[in-house]
Amino acid sequence: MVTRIPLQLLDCLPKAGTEPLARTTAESMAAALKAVADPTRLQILAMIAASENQESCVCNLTEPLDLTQPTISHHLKKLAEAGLISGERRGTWVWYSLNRERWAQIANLFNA
Amino acid sequence: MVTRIPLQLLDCLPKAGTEPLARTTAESMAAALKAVADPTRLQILAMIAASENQESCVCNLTEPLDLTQPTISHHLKKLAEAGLISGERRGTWVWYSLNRERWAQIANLFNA
DNA sequence: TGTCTGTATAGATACTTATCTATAATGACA
DNA sequence: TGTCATTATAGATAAGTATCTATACAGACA
Repeated sequence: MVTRIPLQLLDCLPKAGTEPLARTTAESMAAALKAVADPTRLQILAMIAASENQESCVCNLTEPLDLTQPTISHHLKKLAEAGLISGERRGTWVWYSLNRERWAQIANLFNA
Repeated sequence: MVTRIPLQLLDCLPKAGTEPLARTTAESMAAALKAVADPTRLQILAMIAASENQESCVCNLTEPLDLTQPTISHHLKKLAEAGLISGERRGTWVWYSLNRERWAQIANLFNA
């Protein structure tokens, strides 16, 4: 039975014989997951989460990840567009922090 | 690199970066997430989960998703490679079902 | 055996994207 | 103002992939 499925992602699905998961819904969910489904972005998220105040500027990410600054900015933009992080300018630096509400939404796709 | 430090901004100085998430680990996690981060594969997973015995053959997926049979097989292969589903041949048909243990592993990526 | 059905694979193409270099924009400060 | 440091954007390129058509493989059955 569907109730055996411990995943909200699967629980919100149509029953057999009905319309498949709406394409627009599937595309929206896939877009959010795509932002996380990249090794570099996972590393970025991990570093932000592990940072002192759970925030990081671009300059703290480039060297450990061995990537150029524009590449890091590119990934940060992708994560921001997915709503997973937010950037705040303080002086010269831009500090990025996790958007925990959005993170919880994605986690809930998998959790019961 | 910060070679000149404005005194007023000392308290805003970026802290040294933490150790990044191991690249191999990040790539493994990203590979699993990539399999899910596709609208068509989300629809396939949805249809399998909503099917009678939570299993489906290829022929049951092509028409509702409006894709050719090789395309469906391609996506099923991707999902199987990620360990998310398993296929079992019974006579002419191949029945695909969800791998719940693998689902739990991916869910734990977000609960950590 | 041969034929039919269901599935997998091969090859081609169009689209996406991760990365780079070069450059622009923004802010601090002398 | 002008200069330096940090971040964002533009453009190019290479790698990946979703999809198709064509074809091969596998099982059922007469």
